[in-house]
Amino acid sequence: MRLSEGVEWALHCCCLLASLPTGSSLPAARLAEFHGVPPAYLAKHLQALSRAGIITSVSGPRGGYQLARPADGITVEEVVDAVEGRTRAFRCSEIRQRGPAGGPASWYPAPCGIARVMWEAEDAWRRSLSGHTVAELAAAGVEATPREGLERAVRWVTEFTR
Amino acid sequence: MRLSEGVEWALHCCCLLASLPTGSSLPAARLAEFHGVPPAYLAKHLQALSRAGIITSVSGPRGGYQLARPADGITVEEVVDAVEGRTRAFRCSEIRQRGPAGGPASWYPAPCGIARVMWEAEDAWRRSLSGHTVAELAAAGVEATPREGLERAVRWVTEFTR
DNA sequence: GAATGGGTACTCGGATATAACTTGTCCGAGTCTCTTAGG
DNA sequence: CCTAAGAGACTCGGACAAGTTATATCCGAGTACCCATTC
Repeated sequence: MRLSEGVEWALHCCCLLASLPTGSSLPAARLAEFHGVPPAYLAKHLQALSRAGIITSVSGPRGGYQLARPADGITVEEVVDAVEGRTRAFRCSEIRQRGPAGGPASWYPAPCGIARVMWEAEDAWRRSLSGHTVAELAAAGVEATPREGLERAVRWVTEFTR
Repeated sequence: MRLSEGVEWALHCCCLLASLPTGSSLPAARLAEFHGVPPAYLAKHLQALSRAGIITSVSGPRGGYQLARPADGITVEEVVDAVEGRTRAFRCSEIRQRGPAGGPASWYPAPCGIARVMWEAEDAWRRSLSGHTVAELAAAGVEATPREGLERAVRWVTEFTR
């Protein structure tokens, strides 16, 4: 099991956008530069966030991305789902119906016990993620950064904020 | 995020092995036939289970696989880890150190807040998995199968059990 | 009749190809801004 | 001086390749069994 690298990028981008003054935006190219990641590929993930209604895009000069809602209303689960898709990690292929001892689907009205246990664990994972918001992450990030880094970040961001 | 198909196969195989009389074994080819999956590829996953100490192998004629321990001592987490590897799903690439506002690693003694939240969710996932055993899954599987299927399974298994 | 040695067949184990997906890149459609010409 | 139209440049959005991992397969090493031969 493994999560896409885009999840990390998307969360960091959301944190940065959450730190911007309300109403201002930042182009995808600047977001990529700030985080040191490939601009074209990051754009792909930002589009996914846009489709999911987490960020909104502004076209043309002085355009860019901004959070679609207050950061304390955006959960980590939403961001992960937007990038990774909402498909389950464990997919039951109904093995029990196959093989010499298997039977028709009508024999098994309830879902497979193995799938139930795996999905229950995924629900626990989702519950944990939904308990944290982007606002919380952004605050923790500021807290964990030395003064000099924060000052550099603020200078850089104010230079390019629209 | 997505789990390997081998996880499902491995869990089903463990359930079947748990239903065998203690001390008896079943070859990989029979396990594959029973579940209707490619024999050669299933063998790969069974080797992983063997390396992890979940099942033991017996070579030669009348050989095969059997559970290495009582089924109620084997957790689902163990099986998943054996097949998928114990690497974390979320990998932090220390984005915060990169870009124009980043700094040296010495600036960040504590792990990134984003990684902390993601890993906390994974821990919840693991805790949920470790709360269930192979014995429990096997019992649930028997419970959910109609009498006719069980009888066919017993006939088939007794024919090939060593 | 019992024991032993060799052959045989069956098992697992690791090295080797193919397919799907993630990662990475590019170019086109749309839109806002700035400039310039006219009133 | 003010207004308006046009050109330009910058933005996002979706379509198009390359690398990496998961999937699938094969063949070789080892082992227990069976059988024939000998005592």
